[in-house]
Amino acid sequence: MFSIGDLSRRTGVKVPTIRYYEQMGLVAAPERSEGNQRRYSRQELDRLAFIRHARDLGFGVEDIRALIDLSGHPEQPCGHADRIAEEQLLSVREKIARLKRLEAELERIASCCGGKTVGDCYVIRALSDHALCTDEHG
Amino acid sequence: MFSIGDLSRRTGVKVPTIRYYEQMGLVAAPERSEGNQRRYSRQELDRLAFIRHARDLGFGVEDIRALIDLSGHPEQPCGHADRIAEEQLLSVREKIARLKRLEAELERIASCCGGKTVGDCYVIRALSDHALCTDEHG
DNA sequence: TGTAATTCCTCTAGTCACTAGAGCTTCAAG
DNA sequence: CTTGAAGCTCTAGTGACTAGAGGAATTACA
Repeated sequence: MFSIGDLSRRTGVKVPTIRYYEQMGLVAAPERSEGNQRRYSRQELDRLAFIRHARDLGFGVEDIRALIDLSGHPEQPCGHADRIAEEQLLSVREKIARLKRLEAELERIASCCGGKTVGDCYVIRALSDHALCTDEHG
Repeated sequence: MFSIGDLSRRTGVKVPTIRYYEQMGLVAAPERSEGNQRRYSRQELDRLAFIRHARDLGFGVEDIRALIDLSGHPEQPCGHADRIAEEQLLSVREKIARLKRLEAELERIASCCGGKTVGDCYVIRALSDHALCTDEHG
């Protein structure tokens, strides 16, 4: 049996976050000690590690809920799980593409500030005048 | 004079967001019509466009506040504006690096699901077992 | 000038995924 | 048997908005 602190150390999920997951229904409410403290089994540790891992990979809570449901029905076809992972991959790729556009724009803005005062600072001018942008961001 | 809707159409900032910015003190409270509706001048349109542009580039509200303060003092040295932009650039680069690690991991997870059912689905297995990861993410 | 459609107003509350803090109780070690 | 860490519940705050209720003002057209 693990205390909530044990669970936290083993999974890297913070204590208040574990309680929050319980409230959200992502993890089941565990047994309690006589003094009303949470006591977890190995199974619950595994589930929390699963959640942690999926969160690290950027899955949202609803995705995770779906994946957990699926993993509880091992006889079902796994197309749904695949689709969730694929969507997450697409979303990550979109974010990367968008951030790269921003990176290019910021490089341009930040690198060529030749002014000594704010009055002729390129950073401020570039932000004031969208027409200076080479690329459509956002 | 522009109504809040005009301003919204011209800058691409949504109406409730403009009111929110006013509440946050990012834009000044404008004049009002006899019937208590907001009436904006050209200057306020420019400032909102500036904010929109900076938000698109991922600057946080506090950064924008600082940049606006700076742009109101054109005689000051612009090192501070430069620094804000540089920091934003670094933060964007970090996000890109992190997302690329996730992308690699997700590609591996999503691409090689050979199972027909959840029971042997690689997506679920990979999430259950961090040891399957090639890379430390998160 | 009338009226109908659109836009505007304020206010509260919700989003996401936590995080922080107050004030109290229980547990484990020495 | 005491002390200090860890646990408990509850409320509220974060960032940057977004949604909705319920009502008032403005604008377009007949």
